[in-house]
Amino acid sequence: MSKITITDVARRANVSIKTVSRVVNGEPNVRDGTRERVQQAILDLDYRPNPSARSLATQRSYLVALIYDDPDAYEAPSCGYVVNLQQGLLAACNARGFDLLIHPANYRDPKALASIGKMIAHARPEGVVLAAPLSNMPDVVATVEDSGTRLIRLSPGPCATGQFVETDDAEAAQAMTSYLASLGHRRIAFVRGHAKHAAVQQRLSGYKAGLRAAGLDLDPALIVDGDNSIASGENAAAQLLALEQPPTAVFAANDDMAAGILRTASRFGVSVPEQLSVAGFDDISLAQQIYPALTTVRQPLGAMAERAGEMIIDDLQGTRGDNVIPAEIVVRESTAPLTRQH
Amino acid sequence: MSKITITDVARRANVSIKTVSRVVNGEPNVRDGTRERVQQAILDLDYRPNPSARSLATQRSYLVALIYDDPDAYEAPSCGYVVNLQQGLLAACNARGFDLLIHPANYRDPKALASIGKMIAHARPEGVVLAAPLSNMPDVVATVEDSGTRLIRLSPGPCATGQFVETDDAEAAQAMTSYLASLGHRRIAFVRGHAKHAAVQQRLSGYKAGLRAAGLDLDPALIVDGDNSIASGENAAAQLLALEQPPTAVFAANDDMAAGILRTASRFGVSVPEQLSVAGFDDISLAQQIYPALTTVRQPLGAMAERAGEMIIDDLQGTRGDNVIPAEIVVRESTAPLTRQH
DNA sequence: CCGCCATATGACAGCGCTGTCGCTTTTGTC
DNA sequence: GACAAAAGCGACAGCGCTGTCATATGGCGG
Repeated sequence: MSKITITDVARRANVSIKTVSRVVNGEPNVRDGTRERVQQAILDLDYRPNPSARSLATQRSYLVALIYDDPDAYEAPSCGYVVNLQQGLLAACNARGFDLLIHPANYRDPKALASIGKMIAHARPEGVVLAAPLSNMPDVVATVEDSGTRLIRLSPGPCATGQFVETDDAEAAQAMTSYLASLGHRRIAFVRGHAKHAAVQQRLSGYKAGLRAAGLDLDPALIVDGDNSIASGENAAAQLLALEQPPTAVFAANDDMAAGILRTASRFGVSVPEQLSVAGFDDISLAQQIYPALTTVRQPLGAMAERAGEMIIDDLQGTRGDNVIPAEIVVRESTAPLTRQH
Repeated sequence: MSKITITDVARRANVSIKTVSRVVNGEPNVRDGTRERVQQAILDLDYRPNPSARSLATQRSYLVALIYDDPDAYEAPSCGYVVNLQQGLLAACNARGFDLLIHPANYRDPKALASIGKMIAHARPEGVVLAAPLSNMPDVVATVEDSGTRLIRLSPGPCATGQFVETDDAEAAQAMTSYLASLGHRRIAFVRGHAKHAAVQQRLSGYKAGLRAAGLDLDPALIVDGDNSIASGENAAAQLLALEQPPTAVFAANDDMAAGILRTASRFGVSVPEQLSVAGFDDISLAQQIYPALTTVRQPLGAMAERAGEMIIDDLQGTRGDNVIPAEIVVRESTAPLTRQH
């Protein structure tokens, strides 16, 4: 533990502690010579300001909290989601001398709200970044807002108020659907995600828009339900492949379900992408690890989180436009041009 | 931001601030009546001690830092590793009023050491938990130790000094071997990992011990080399399956090699687990995503991290035995009882 | 050469908490 | 009932920093 205080630096540079404080904080009204002398003393002594003392004096915490759905509650693959968010936010924080507090919350746990409130009251972050799907749960949002802490929501879904950062899911889903159509596919199925997840609706409507844009008819039999899990993807695929007229391409509302589709296809002896193209959404790390590697939509989670961090720390208001980070289609091995008609 | 201070509580309870401090910190020498009065006031006012002020006064930070290899630098599967560690450590921290600082460091980046030093000097955590593989890199260890911060290493490898938490690879490998034997397998092959990887030797000797315990002879032809990569697993399997007397079970020293074995088996038309049982080690996320899902050994990362947190916060020294967390065998689809003799 | 203002610097009082120490009760002992 | 020991409680001085305000210094116009 560094025991060097501002007083030591002041003594060595032969100035008052206030002048050292000015130099450290880049305040004006310090003569160049003095400033250099102080900086040299800081270097010589390897002085680091005590963050607690600074926080106490300024009434600030220099902390940002990231609240996300506990990955334990999920099937494992979602850990990539968490890590991406953390990295983006960490980048914004570290560049500005802030620290990051991570707070996983299991929204199925009734104590989650209390634990969020407790964390905020205890650590007093200057802002909270709330990741989806927590970001569209009114009680969670209310808990943070009631604490008086600044809140930035990530992908809060439609009709969001307050500050948020999002990506346009509908647009991305439409782009993916168009991409599949451009490969020649006419029977493109869609596997919906968990109804609770707000983006699900967007993705579905993007799918529909994509179909429309490609001049394709919507076949209700080609839209099946899933719950975002791998298992539900497996089931959905089984259902689709059993159709008299099975699809030649399946677009799943998330990568986990797409992975499940791949599994079922393999079990059914349907080769991907030759006989069936499969596309996912999210670009979780699993997407490039499975075989064939998944064509998917990459949500710019890191960039979104970083942007949220900047908003909090730099006190940006941001217009709506600034806060929509575009998603990107990542073409890998699981999609291919349609070769023959089933 | 809660603006209620200890003074407000003291005034309301009609005691001095020192007495409130005593109650808050559970110190003795407070009469029951007084204590209750203060507690009531705390409840009424929803008072939360200011952590900065407390830190400043006590010269403590109530922070623990977790340093791990940046998942960006890795092949992606390690994000599960990160999340497990975080969760375990978070559990230990939250239970004790500590906060967790996360610090990914890319050990291939020359600035990584500096960034670790800077983080410690800036945030002054009371202890650092260093995850593998950073935990067995001398310069990283030295950087943390030089800072004077308490260090707990996770799986530091053999001949480690200082405080650490580990799991017994040999024991786990023995358990897995015994498990395979218990399924009726007599010819159990072992694919060694990269010689650089310290745990490899442990796993091999555990395999041998498992054989011995099951009363099986060690056939040198059944021990083949690998280098931890999927490709090396493929080669090893090709070699083993070409034997006049091929094994009925293969135990690979890591999951990637086991995945390679699965691939070769599939190419050779050998069905798993019917004709060949395959077991891995590590339980990387890939293990449950491939088909058939891999029977493997799970390192108790969360429990290890939690234990490390306890050691730091509770200032436990811990005897060696306490700090060895047993690994767990995860039985999935890639292993099955021996059905017939080859 | 004086006054005036902008610039540069320092003294000092907190920020909200804990540690030390001293004072006042209570409790225990014979 | 006297007296020591222990328990209960409060006053006050920091912890290391920043904000405020006072003071010192230098430059410039008249």
